[in-house]
Amino acid sequence: MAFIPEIPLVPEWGPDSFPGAGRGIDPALVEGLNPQQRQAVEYRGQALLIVAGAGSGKTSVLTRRIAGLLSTREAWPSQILAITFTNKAAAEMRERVGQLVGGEAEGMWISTFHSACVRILRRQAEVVGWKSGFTIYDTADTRALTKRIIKELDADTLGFTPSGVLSRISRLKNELKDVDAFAREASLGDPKEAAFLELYRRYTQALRRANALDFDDIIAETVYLFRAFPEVAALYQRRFRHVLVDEYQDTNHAQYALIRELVKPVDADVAADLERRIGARASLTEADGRIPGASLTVVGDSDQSIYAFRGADIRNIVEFERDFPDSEVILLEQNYRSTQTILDAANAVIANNFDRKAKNLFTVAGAGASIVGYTGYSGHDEAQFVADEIEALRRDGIGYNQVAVFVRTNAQTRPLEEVFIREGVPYRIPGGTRFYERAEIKDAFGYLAQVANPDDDLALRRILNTPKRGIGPATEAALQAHAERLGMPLRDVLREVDDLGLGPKLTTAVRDLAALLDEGARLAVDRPPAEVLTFLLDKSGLVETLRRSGDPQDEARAENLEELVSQAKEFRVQNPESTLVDFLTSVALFAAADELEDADGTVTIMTLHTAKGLEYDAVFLTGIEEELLPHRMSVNEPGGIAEERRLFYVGITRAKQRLFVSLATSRASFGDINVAMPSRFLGEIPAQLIEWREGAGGGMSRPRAIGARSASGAARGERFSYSTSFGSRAVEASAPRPKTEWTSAVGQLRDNGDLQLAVGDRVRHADFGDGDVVAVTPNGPRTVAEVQFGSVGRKRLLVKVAPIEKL
DNA sequence: ATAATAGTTCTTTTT
DNA sequence: GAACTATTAT
Repeated sequence: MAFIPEIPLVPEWGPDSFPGAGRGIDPALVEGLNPQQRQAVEYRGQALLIVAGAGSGKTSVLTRRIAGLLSTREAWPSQILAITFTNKAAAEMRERVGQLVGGEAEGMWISTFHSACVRILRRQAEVVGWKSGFTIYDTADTRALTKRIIKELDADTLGFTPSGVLSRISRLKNELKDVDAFAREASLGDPKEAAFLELYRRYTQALRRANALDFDDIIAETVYLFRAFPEVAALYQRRFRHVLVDEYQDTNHAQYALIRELVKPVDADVAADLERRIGARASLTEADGRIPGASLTVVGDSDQSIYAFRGADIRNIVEFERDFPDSEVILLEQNYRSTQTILDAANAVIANNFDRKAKNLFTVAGAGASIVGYTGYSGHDEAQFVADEIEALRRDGIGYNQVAVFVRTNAQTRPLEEVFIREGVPYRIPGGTRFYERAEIKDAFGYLAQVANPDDDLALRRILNTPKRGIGPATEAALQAHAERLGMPLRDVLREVDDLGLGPKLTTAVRDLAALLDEGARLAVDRPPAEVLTFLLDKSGLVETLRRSGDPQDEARAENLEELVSQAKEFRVQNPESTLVDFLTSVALFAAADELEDADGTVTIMTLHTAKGLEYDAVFLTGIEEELLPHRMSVNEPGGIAEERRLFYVGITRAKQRLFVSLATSRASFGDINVAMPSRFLGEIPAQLIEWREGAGGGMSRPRAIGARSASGAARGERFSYSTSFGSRAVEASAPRPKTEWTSAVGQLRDNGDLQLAVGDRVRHADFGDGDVVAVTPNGPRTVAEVQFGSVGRKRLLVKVAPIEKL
């Protein structure tokens, strides 16, 4: 079987002179480390598990471990494969290793699972029947594809939805079960199972035909490649002598299998053949002719496993010692990040997860400030609290870039953004409305993908009529039918449009498109990606159409496209020599966390998931409510609550100095407003660690039952009793003062701007009618007015948001 | 073929 | 409230 060797396995100064551990580790590399960290850097053996609690300096340990291997000449850079969770983490690690060993870091593979596998697959594509320029389909792409297949099979009548089918396919792929494996074990007597099998089969075929892989394929296909072609696997097994994996608790089965393949010894016959074929100048074989398995180092913390939903299997780390019998386990518990108060909270919360190995974070830093709690009336009110506290922190010398606001769901960012804009707090949301997910950007990528991969029918379908060329569904179907008749990709059909007997206008439109794509493909051979993009954008008329529409939104879209061009240029500057396919790959594998840049003076708002691995002086954990954290979707899943608790734990442990927890008593979702209850997790933080601030209505903001013995009690604190009246919802204040009313009817929260009220003013309320202002408590944007209404008595109203007008 | 409108359903987290 | 679908008018 033909295969293409990886870049030279033996560097010029390579392992021919392989001296093993010639000199000991430079003492400077372990300076300042505690005994466990030091041991983790120095240990040598087949397998090492570093159980690294939050903030225990694992990145430092990992980089020093690599630096140690290099500086002692135990390994050449090219023999090291380090897997990180994000591209950004990879870049950082490369940089830090480079600093430690001084520039010798070239040739190391430090990347994410996906990047490493794509690199291998592009090089070995032919072996497994792909073409090197394959497209990587993102979630939106696979969704569109699945939708079409469901429609074709009328499978929606059986209750199949795109997301349901996709998540099941994803789970199967993560378990390395391809269509045939599934067919073998499925109970096909069940018509639903049979239908799903057909969906899975068609989905797989469609990807094959389009020369495309989805995210899960990237890992799974690499495993299949290694298993089916031992001589190809041996290439990498021989090359990578030290494999290091970060965030091991979040690996799924496919990734686990991949690691197992990589650290396998190479059989004697394969080894001999390989070394002959690559012309190795030094043999790595042992006396028995085998090449021994690479050494494996994994770092992780089962308490921070938060990706079960995408197949992460906590057992990978829990059962590491069983999987690798000769392994060493080192526990890092000393925390160098947070105050004792924060750690006490974290320890107390995570202790509620049973069946975990006991681990207790400690620090020699002092207790630090109390955790601050706040209960707002609404997401807006909560956001206002956050904004106010951020300003206060700034006065205390904690800059914007050292502050992070965490949310459970992306929808929660909305009120935060609105308030931050109003209050002038600079913020950024990495991966928010993803730049690359905007329609016009996806259109542009449709052109690029088609040029890079002519088999990609999905991409072609996307751009067929964008901008409008008069190619509607009917024409598309005709082209499609023709393609199927001849068994050729859609792209080839475009060139034969003359045979289809379409109208002259249509024929010209299709022929022009075909010519445009062909010309783009010619350019892509030797021109930089940005140039190809510019050409396609200009000649397709994509930008032109947006510019001419007159709609300011379209103007913004045109600017986005220009932004894309500069990004393509920038990419080429960062990666000289890079091709169009490289650019497309980097975009496809670009993660939210990769766009974090903490130097530029903005507060960062992000989900708890993207927060993993990061740290900030001050952290706001928002929306700590039932239904949100734990999320309602997780409550009925096995292990769901435990995972949500870990998410909370991850959030808490990001904070170095100051931690804020906040919630609201009502939250907008679905387009209307629902009552929210404090999260059960709040009650798991020892009460004396939290100092609850006054809420907007002047009442105590502390959920009363928090700190009580039972978590469910916390969720039922009597302060949170509600009465719902027509069109508005009311909170019973605990004090015997009048009830506080807020919010308007269903729909958006109103904003009265700078409305000023004084005692004696008369106001009209949307629900309560006219009333007299009898008291005003100035409190900036949370000024409260007490109003005497004729019909309903005295009410306390938040001036800014109440549905009132001054008469 | 397209544009506009009204009605529907659905939302966790992400490589 | 957004995103998608179906329906209708141009």
